[in-house]
Amino acid sequence: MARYNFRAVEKKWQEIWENEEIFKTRNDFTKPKFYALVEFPYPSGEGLHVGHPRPYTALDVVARKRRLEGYNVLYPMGWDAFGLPTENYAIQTKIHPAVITERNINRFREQLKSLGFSFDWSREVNTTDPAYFKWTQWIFLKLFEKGLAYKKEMPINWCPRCKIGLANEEVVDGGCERCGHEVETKVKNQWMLKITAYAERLINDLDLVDYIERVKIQQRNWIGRSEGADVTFKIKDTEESLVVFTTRPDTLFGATYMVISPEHPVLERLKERITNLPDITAYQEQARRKSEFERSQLAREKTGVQVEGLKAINPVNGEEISIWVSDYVLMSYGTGAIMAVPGHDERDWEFAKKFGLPIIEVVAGGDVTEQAYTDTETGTMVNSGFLNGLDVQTAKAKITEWLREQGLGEPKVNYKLRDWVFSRQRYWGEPIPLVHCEKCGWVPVPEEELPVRLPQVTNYEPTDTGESPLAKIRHWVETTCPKCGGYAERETDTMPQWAGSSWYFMRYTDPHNDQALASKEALNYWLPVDWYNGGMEHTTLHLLYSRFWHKFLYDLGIVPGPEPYSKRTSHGMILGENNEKMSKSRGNVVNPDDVVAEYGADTMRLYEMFIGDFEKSVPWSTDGVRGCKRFLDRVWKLMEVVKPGDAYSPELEAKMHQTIKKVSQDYEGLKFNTAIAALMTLLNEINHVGSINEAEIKAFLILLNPVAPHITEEMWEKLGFEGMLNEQSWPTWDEEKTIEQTIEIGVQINGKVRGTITVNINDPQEAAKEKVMANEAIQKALDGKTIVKEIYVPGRIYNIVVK
RNA sequence: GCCGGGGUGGCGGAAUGGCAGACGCUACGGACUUAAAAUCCGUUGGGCUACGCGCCCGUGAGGGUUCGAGUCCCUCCCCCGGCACCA
Repeated sequence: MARYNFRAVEKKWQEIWENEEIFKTRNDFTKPKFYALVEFPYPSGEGLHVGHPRPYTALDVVARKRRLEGYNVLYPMGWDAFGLPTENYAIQTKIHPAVITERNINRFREQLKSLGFSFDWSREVNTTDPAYFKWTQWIFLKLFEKGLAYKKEMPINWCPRCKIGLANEEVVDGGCERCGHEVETKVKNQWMLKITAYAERLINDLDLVDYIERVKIQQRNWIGRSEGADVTFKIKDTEESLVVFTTRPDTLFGATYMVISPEHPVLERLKERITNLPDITAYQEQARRKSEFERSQLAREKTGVQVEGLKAINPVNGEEISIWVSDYVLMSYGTGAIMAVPGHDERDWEFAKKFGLPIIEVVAGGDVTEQAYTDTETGTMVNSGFLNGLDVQTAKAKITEWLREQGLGEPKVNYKLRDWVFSRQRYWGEPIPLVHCEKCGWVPVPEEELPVRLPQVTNYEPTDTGESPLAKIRHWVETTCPKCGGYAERETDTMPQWAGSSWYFMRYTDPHNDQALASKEALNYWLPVDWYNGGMEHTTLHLLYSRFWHKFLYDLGIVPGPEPYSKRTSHGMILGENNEKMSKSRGNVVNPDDVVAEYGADTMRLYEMFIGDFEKSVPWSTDGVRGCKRFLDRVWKLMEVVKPGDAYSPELEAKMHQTIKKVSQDYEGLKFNTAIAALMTLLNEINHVGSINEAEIKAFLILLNPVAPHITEEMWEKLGFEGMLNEQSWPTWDEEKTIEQTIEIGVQINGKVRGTITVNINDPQEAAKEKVMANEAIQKALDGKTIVKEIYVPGRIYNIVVK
């Protein structure tokens, strides 16, 4: 038997799969469908990383299994190709980003193909392709039409040295990722998407989907729903009032002052009445200069200034209370103003202590002179007029009702989720398809003129003002208004990388359609995605954004259901051999090309699936790779001991059924490591028996095929079996036959194993007991003891309690 | 601080409340070889031992429930991830 030549075999089958279009997905809408999706990569200049194939292999296993089970499977791949590294490289080298992108994509595609994934390459999508981003722009225009895209002054991260606006992910520890200079905030007029309008549905509809729990929890926390009430406080001697959001309206009698954010507009409106305006202005200035980083570092120590000349009225008791400005109150959450209840809120307590403000106890149970009492379960209301004696929950309901009757407040739900900052002042992104006309305002580019392409330029350097590099390309900027025909200017901001990835899974269903983002029939058939696997790092941004876009398109009647992904799972990272994150600077990067060249794609795939718990991080081990290679070599050698036979042999029958069950279930449950371990155990068993018959090896090869597709196809052919392996059916198991008739169980005395007996699975207790008592070791252990109790769990244990 | 997920051999990791350490790696011993690599066979949690009998200890720590706990309950420690003045 010739040694297994993985190089020749892998190349051979990859060519067959490609030439015969084995994994090409047909829009045959009569078959049951299965849509498997993995996050498409950003094609960086670094090439594929050994972490990429982990999720790709996992869903390739599932996709291949589903095909063998008779499903019409869609398992596509594409490129999330807009992005900063490419743009930065273009600035350095003066090479057009599109050229760099194409080069990188070619390299990625080649690397992925060498791993033998069953992607349908005819459906490849590329977010930077105008034929693709035409539809990204189209979706944006729909959002704009429905009032979900709006322009607003927003602070951005600004690096004064690079003169560039930075995305949040480019800010590392408060500094610029590229030069390390401290990042400032700069207010810019930005396009925003009103994702908050979908907050409630984004939370509630998590109940409709099968996501791993940690993903659901993280999304819920990120959206941050909280119930409470808006309460209106009049400002004395003015027509103005302050509305606050509170989750503790029950503590209203304990509100002894108010705090507003430094950016609160009332300060501007009432500046005539403020007697210490210079102090306020100075504080505002100081708060504005603080970077996000500083603000979080200084989070402990409270600062603030009293607004003199203004007093608020507590609506429940008419008390006059002071108003303060402090940056611990954020303009971006709630109303930018709070009622301070120092007795029952830690932040307010700290602030009150520092500035000597009154603290009133309104919920009994703690000692508010020592610390804020925040328990809402056990306290009783005191010093609270008509609320006295009630528990917190009842008081909340009662005061909320009272406020509503008095017209002083109403129940309110608030979210931590903010609207999505959608503008980037960059070149390498989808142009926002709007023009600004003096007369008509913001006007959408007509649909038939889409896509708005990026102009050809030679210089991608950003401007001094933080505007997009596009702003300098006057011939591109200057245009005519589609509405009035007058002079207008194009929007020069581009979209963030999250735009193209928010709907790519829809495009895969019908990727070459030039009439719509995809045909109605294709969307109705393929959506929702049946199984989407991706990184935890995308839980709060990509996953939420794409759910938002999908819901929006659902409302427009474009996609068939409310949720894009039926099931979401997540993989762990692959670390370097030294247990640290793989990176060039740490010098611990493993290149998949080297692994494929030395051990082959099947070994690479097998190892990545066997390496450990799929959901956890795990260090790479070159020795582990070799172990997987050895396993495949031993599988290859099975061909030397194949005997005829069209049914499982008595020696292996139970083991076969057990393994089919185990592997079938474990592939579905992300337990690839234990599925492979079961196949290894079976192989050991076969070698112990010394032979394998045709029925057995057929099943074995099909079970292994999703993980190691090349070697198993080759063996199938060499053994002269009919057709190709990928045309076969997934083996089934018979529950009855998984049960071993005779089994060895442990015998315990007082919970300690003292011996073993071999019993028939159907043996009654008396028969088992006979065998127990015949056992020498047990006899010895029982010598001189009195049996108190006996527990027999058939197939498990025989336990004797003695005194 | 809050919310998740975890602590099991030298390593990656297995274990519906029922013989802890499956499977793989490493290491060691043996076979084959002039030799090495590869391959094959064996051993591999710690300790004791009248070393092929058999005993004790052992799943982060301490308690508890149970005939029986890695698994369930309580208290605590440590590690990883996310959020972080969210009213």
